[in-house]
Amino acid sequence: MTTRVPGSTPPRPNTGSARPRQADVAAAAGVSQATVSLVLGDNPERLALSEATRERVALAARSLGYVPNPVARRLAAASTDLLGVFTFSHAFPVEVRDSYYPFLVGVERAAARLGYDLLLFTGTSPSNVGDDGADSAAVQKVRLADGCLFLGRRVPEVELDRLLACRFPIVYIGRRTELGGRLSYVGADYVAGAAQVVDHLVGLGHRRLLYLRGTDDVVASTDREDGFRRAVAASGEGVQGEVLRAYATSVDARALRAWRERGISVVVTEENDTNDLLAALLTAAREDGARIPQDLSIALLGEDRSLPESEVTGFRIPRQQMGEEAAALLVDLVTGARSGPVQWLLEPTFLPGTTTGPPAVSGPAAVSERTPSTAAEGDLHG
Amino acid sequence: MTTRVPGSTPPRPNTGSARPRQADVAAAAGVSQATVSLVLGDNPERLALSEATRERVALAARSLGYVPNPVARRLAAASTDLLGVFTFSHAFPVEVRDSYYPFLVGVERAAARLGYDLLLFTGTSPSNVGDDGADSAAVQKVRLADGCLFLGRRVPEVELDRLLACRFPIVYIGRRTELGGRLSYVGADYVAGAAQVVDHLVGLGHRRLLYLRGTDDVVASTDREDGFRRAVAASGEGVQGEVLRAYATSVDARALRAWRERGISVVVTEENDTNDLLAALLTAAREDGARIPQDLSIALLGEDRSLPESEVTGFRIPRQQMGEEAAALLVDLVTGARSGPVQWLLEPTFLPGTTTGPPAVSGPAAVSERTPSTAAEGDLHG
DNA sequence: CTGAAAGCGCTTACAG
DNA sequence: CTGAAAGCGCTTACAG
Repeated sequence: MTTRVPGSTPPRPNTGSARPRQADVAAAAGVSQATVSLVLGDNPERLALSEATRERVALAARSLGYVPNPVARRLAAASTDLLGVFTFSHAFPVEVRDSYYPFLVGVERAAARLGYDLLLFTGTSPSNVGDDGADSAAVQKVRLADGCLFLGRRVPEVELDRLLACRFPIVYIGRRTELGGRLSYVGADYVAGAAQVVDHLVGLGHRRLLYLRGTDDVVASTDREDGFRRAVAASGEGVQGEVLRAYATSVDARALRAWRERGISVVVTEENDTNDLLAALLTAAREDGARIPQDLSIALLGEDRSLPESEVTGFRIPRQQMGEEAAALLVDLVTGARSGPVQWLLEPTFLPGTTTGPPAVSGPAAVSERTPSTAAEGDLHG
Repeated sequence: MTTRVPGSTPPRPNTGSARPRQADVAAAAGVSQATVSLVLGDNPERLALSEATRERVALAARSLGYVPNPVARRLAAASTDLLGVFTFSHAFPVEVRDSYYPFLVGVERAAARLGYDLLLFTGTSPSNVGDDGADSAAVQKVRLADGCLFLGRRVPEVELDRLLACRFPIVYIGRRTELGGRLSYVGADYVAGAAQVVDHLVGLGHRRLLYLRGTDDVVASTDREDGFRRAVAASGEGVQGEVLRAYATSVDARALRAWRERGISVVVTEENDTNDLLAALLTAAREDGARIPQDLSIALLGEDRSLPESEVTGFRIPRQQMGEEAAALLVDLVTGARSGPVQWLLEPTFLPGTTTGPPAVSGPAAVSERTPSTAAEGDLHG
């Protein structure tokens, strides 16, 4: 047994298990290493090489089993062919597994098509949370890639500003207004989506609409509210919209009854990860004995993804397409095909569903005439 | 406007937008580039640096926003803190979205905990399929990472052998027998899982068991069959097991009736992506008027993941745990904490379900006495 | 305790 | 059409 100094490797182990380099191919083919690079790489000057040399090099490469070292290639070429994906939390959550998946599907497809691999940054590790220095390093790590996609609600402005300052390509999935509009993004057009839903409701005859939004001030939530307001305003004078911020726990039969007594014939709520507002609303309707959609219409600014085949009227955010377009846009930014902040909004697809219908013919008085339980019995079996 | 030769970049643009290198930090701190490397890298010699120097360098690095270039680190024979994930197909399939997700959840968690990021290789692009050379390059790309996890049924032996030869750390998720047992893996113990199910059935009183397997010769399928055979053999002389290879389309009421008339009281089948065999079996049972589990018991070597709350007797493959352990093992291989092929099998969790019960008291004759339709009517409402 | 140097395996101007 | 050289941004012995 020989004593070996740890880490002391012979200059070039001739074990045969070592991976052949361009230099080895060059030696075998009797050309220079640079020529090998020219022949094997997909450079435009390839045409400037003699057919004979090319064949000789190709043969030598094949017989030696040469495979380019991607690391060296990337260091030299200053590109990694890697697209970063930063999620601020687990990219693969178990609780709300739907959250990122559709985006990732699109991102992967576009990346594969365009010849990029994906670098998934495994959320901020516990030790980094709250520590600004470490957190900053976490975000800066994205520079390993040629560019980076950001998902999730957090926007670390200082870090992103720094990245933007070095012209590091960034694309957000979801609209972001931070950093003075300098962030590129591919988002959903909630205004258009809300208009689809509101127009559908107004077309059915509804005149008093209630919009129930959560208490979270995220862009997706604010944009939905904004879309609702605009769509109602665009519907003309006869249509009244009301917006209420609510916790799911405060949405119960009593509240619902009060709304209905005030003449509200449809409640629109927002989609979120858990759709707790929708669930609370459906429960409240059941308890209040309101048939859907005969007595009450319910719509969602978004989609109920908790059930495979949900029938709630709403719209589908084109998540996969957003992922694809975001990745494609990022590649354009990386290659220089585009520049500057690019901001796209993709229009959702309207989902007619079965939870909306014409408003009940009876006025508010009719609602209060029946007790909830009686109504429920009658409605279900009548 | 100045004419610029394409690609001609100044030696070192002083725009401040460029990404800082160790050399820049060194200049700012008034030390050599190598000292910066020593201070910033996590090398053991770190202690041999004066506190003053370290602080100066750290300060300069922070103020410049220095982030080490992982590609350069990797080339310089260090590590990238990257774990590769190679899937041979889309990592995020849309059709059978359950397939990789649970593994990825575990992989991400372990990676995050251990301080690694994930490099997802975006499946073989269409142009690479079938082309050996390009395909080989696709697999070789994994060397960008410190090590790589492989998922999926394909095992490109030549490529993996090459990686193994350069001692590149590889861990398969799922048992693999290729390459003469030199592949490390973390798999599911199907033999143990099958024993759980068979023991349960025999304990209920079943003596004639039929195992219906698909026609695909993948390890997971073969291992299940093997597990079934062994468990039956271990049950003693009174228990008979039969194995049948079948397409889902060939499993119908007639076939089922024939089996039952031969005294088979329970049909066990295998889990696969679509669980088509299980579906065919349930349909056949319904058409044959066999109540489950009163007239016929049905069990799965695996789990029915098509429904959120499936009640089929079977076992759950600990997919998330497999992902976690595979990633942790890979890290051990990368750091040298372990070496050589390491092969782990994780025991599944038994799922009692509601599709198995004691065998029907009546013998085969009883089965043929009734016509299917009559039986169905009587069974459902009697 | 710190610096100068070599080298990882490529790509890319630049000469010949 | 091909070669010699520099350089990508690091790490790691090896000197001082």
